[in-house]
Amino acid sequence: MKNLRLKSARAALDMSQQQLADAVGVSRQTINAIEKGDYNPTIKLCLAICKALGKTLDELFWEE
Amino acid sequence: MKNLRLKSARAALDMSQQQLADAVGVSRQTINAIEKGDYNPTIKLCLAICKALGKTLDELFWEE
DNA sequence: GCTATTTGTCAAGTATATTTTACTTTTTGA
DNA sequence: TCAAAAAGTAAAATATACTTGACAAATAGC
Repeated sequence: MKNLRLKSARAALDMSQQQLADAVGVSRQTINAIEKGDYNPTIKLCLAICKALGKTLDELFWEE
Repeated sequence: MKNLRLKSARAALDMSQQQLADAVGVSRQTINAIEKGDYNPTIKLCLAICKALGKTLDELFWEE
């Protein structure tokens, strides 16, 4: 269950994992793990990522 | 920063904190703390709450 | 008023999100 | 082709989400 929407949104802005990590104040490994689908981030971090990428929670993190 | 949208959505379905907690598999205190705004839940728990209440992530957890 | 249900809150413990360090592999551009 | 940047991954440590148990205050129904 990789998060390809996150990876795609980041690529669309030409940002590296490191740049996104810096923008939201976490480590690069955390961003990598979220994209990989390893574990579930907190809603606070999800919100920060959404704002950094100009997306909504539903666009990046909703699951059916 | 209380989450009144969550409290309201739960009330609209006439569910107690305990019932919502059982529905999503966490303790009553966890639901109470989220409504109170004490700490940030994981996205996984947010998704479970949304589905139990028939709401989206943006409807219950988006912040400007 | 009385009782039961619900909610608010706290302290101590457990589970897990996140960090740090470090190394390898893949991709990119000159 | 080569070097640099980016991405993937892992182990150990730390921060914090979440549990359990317990009790008081508030709310609702009889």
